[in-house]
Amino acid sequence: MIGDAPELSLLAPTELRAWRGMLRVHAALAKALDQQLEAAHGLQLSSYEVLMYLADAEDERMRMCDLASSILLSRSGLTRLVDRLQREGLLERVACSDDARGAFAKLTPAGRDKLRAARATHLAGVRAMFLDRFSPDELAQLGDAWDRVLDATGWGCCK
Amino acid sequence: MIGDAPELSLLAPTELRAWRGMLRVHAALAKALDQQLEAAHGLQLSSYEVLMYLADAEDERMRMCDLASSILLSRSGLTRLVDRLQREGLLERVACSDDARGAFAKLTPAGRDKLRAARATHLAGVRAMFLDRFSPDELAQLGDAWDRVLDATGWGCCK
DNA sequence: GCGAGGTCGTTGTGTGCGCAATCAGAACGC
DNA sequence: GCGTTCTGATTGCGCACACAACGACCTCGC
Repeated sequence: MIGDAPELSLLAPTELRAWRGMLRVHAALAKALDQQLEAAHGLQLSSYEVLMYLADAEDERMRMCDLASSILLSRSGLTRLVDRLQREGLLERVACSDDARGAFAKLTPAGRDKLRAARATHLAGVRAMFLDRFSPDELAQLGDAWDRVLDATGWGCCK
Repeated sequence: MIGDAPELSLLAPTELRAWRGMLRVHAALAKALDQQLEAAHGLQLSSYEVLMYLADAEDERMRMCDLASSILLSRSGLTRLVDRLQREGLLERVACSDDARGAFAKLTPAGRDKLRAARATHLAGVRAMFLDRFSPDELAQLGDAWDRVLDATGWGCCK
């Protein structure tokens, strides 16, 4: 009875299952992956995302505003998140020579090590709980569908 | 460059697209639907969820703890959310005769009217931005896949 | 009865977020 | 050069949440 979903009168059962399923799946995965990462490496999912983008960026550094839009966080939110990670020594702020307003967040060696360990844990979780539940065909189909949805919400490329 | 995703080294492109696609789709839909509801009816998505579950429940009322687990919110979070909705006159607290500890949240006529209007808006949005982007076959397939994922996270029925 | 342990809802506290305002610096017109 | 306007990052503030602790109450064993 707990997980039951209303809206029966206006949504076909198949539609309802597909829609509310996604909401529950997202909530469950976010929580499970976050706890897993926290338990194994004392790292929150949002912090992990920052480190991951930095690690894959040119010279292991990114401008604050690019980082904010990459991880879908407001600029002010990123300021505080980077503050925390800087206090933990996982990244540092570096002034931008081209633009004196700007700042880079740059991975430290400690951050790189932390990420290397965390990434294995995280991706194993994503695989076990999500990717492995789909066939290769389904994954490809899903990728296409997400793009169609993002177009519909006007999130194709920006913001 | 904004929406680019790292993890290239460890995840196949198809996997990456399916995984990060879902994260972005969820974020985009949650934001868009919330803004839509807020603009049209001055109602937040979390408030809408409460009203919706109540409307579809027996006698338009639910126990606080059942409601909390239905909308995936902590008990304390629900206490405050119900506080707000009660102040707005959309629901009322009713004592539970069977169990003196318990309380029901019960829809008021105002809440029922508010929901009737909001539900049309919300479902239209879900349809336009999400459901319409999938074929009937895909929707059915998706529903099955979500169940498999929920099993993998241990959220099959409880919590 | 009645005490131990569990459950329901609320409250205190801390955290993380977005929005709006702010400041410094860049970019542009003239 | 010098104002106007725009942009990047930070800060003040309020909000909504989770967690933990609490009081009230139920339940079960004895």
